[in-house]
Amino acid sequence: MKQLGSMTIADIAKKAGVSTATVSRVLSESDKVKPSTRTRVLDIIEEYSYIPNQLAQGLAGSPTKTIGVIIDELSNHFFIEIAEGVDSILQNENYSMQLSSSRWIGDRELRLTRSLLSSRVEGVLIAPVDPDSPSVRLLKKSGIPFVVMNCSVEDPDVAYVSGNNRRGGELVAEFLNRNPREQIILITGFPHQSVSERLSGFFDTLDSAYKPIHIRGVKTFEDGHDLVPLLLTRNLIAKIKTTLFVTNDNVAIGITDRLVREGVAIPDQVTIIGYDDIRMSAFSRVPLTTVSQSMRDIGRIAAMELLDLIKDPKKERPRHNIEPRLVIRESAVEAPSR
Amino acid sequence: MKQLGSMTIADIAKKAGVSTATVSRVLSESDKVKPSTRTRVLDIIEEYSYIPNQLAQGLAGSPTKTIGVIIDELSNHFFIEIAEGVDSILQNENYSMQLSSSRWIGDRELRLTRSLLSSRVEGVLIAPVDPDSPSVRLLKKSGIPFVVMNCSVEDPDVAYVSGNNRRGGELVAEFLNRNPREQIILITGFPHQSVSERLSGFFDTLDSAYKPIHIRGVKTFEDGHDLVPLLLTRNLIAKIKTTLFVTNDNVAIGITDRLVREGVAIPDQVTIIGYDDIRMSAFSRVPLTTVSQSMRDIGRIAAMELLDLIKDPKKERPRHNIEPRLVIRESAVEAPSR
DNA sequence: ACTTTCAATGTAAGCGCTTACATATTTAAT
DNA sequence: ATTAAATATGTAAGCGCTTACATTGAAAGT
Repeated sequence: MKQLGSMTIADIAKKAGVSTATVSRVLSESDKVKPSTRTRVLDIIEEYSYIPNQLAQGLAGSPTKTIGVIIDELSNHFFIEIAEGVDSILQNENYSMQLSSSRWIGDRELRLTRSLLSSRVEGVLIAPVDPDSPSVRLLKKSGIPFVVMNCSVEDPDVAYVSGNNRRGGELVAEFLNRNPREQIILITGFPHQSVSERLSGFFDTLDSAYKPIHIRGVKTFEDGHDLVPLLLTRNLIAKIKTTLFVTNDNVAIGITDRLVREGVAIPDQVTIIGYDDIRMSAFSRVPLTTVSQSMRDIGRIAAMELLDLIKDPKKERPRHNIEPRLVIRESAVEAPSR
Repeated sequence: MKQLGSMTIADIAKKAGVSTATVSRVLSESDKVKPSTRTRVLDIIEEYSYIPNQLAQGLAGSPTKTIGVIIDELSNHFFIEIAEGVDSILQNENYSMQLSSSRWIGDRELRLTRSLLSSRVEGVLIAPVDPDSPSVRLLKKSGIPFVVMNCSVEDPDVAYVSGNNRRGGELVAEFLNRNPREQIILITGFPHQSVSERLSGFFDTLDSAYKPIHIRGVKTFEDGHDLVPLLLTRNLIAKIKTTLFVTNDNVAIGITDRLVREGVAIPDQVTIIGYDDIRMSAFSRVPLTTVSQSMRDIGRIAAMELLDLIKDPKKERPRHNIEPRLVIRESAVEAPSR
């Protein structure tokens, strides 16, 4: 007996006493074949556990029923929640998803994009390192349906689904204007578009009396953790009622945790406002006040739009800005703390 | 100009004034072609941003450089951490990973497995719903290199990388023997092999005086949350110094969070011991005492072994049991609580 | 100068499928 | 019964690559 996986449609055809075309037809389920022969073929397929070769199918022209998804990090709940949203939609439509992570590296992103293109996915969902990255240009050039996630793109020809980051920044500023503190420290990580937008909304709204300190390059949970001793030794937060606006919940959680360990009182001494509202944020050491944008929704909407685009490529490119809201939890509360 | 993506090796060959074979040779980089023609071809490829069709390449026999990964849940940090480990290894070897989630559904798992097989991945990594699931049997039958994750399989012909779950259960029991409590409640979710093993190690070691209550089917974070009021109203934990052994950190975190909200004192009134040590566990409302097994390591080792298996399919099937250790944090501390 | 080698390239046969078109078989219409 | 129409199936031409084998041309050996 032939090794499973090396069996071809021709083998099945022979055993069933029909042509390959007929087998192909029962496989595709669409074309009509006499019920009796269909079951005969099906039986043979079952008997030998034959599995058609997707590569050959794809090459020969049948749709791959696969879409590619590129996110920036696997280890970041932010992106995982997006992927979950995508997955939940694709599953219903019987599409499968090819998920990979760029690790915030443009080159890697481009490689992944190429690879997706060359494996003939029907569409791609990408959370690009930069809205103007080569990957996005390549995708556009390629003519394949695609939707950008977590970025807004100028070009009206590209579809995107993003949180309204400007608005998110404004929300935080409004909160701070309402609940004044003596000092504000901004903590950001990757210099991503979404972050700049958050900041610009923030600064445009914030009382001009504030002169926030800005610390950059704090990217991971651990970075946040490690930052705290620095803040403490430099006396940045010890003496003054400070608010930390951290543009990434992962980092915010890391910082919060360490602050608690170091005995800093939250929210009395220091208040913390994060961004994203990842699932974990509600359950961290001190439940996090943060700007909430449903990542699952971003993923879901992006997937739905992509599927539409695949069905009708001439369709207008949808552009979504999901409205964020500020979720007040314990790390920064509404009553002015003095 | 032809649409990007529809350009073929023949087009390139024509423009470069060579045969398709030569183009193919410069693409594969292995075979020798005169430097001058190589650069000429490369230039044309560059100029037209030609991307070879992976389907065709695969069909024609070149390795796909792709491995399939099936996990049970996307929304569970446990599995994501495994995937991260896998990804970190594959990246170096220039393999790409096709990640998908079975959602604990055997049928879906089987479908995914079939799909991987039919797309000619070079190997697969699977965290099966059940060590004896049809998927595993199919994989074995197919002859494709694969390694099972998070399960130990009897069959010496299948490779696996799993935590030593028995030992993990023992660790918890030993802790409880050392730090006696008045009552133990066991909380489990999916009836997965790993859980049974944890329990059997646990029961075999636990002082026989204990008569634990066992609550099943608590699967998610939210389930954990919702369970608390029940425990409270039934007076299961209000009056007695209780320990909750929760075989899944997600659930443990959900429970902990809710207990804190309900004003239950942890670890004085109730202590909680989880399992897995997902990243979040150290930073939850009450940092979780839990059995730690490095999921990243499981992923890494599994990926390395798979790569080896791909290189040498006759190789003996490795079988790893990662040793767990108990990490004491605040939700259950070593000093007997009375 | 002539054969032998070897490097560089071309030719063409697949890889396993789908599908337009041709052919055979059945059913309906007259 | 005879022909037209409809249905079921077969034939074979690709899909875009890789690669064994054939061919060419030049360097090397005598």
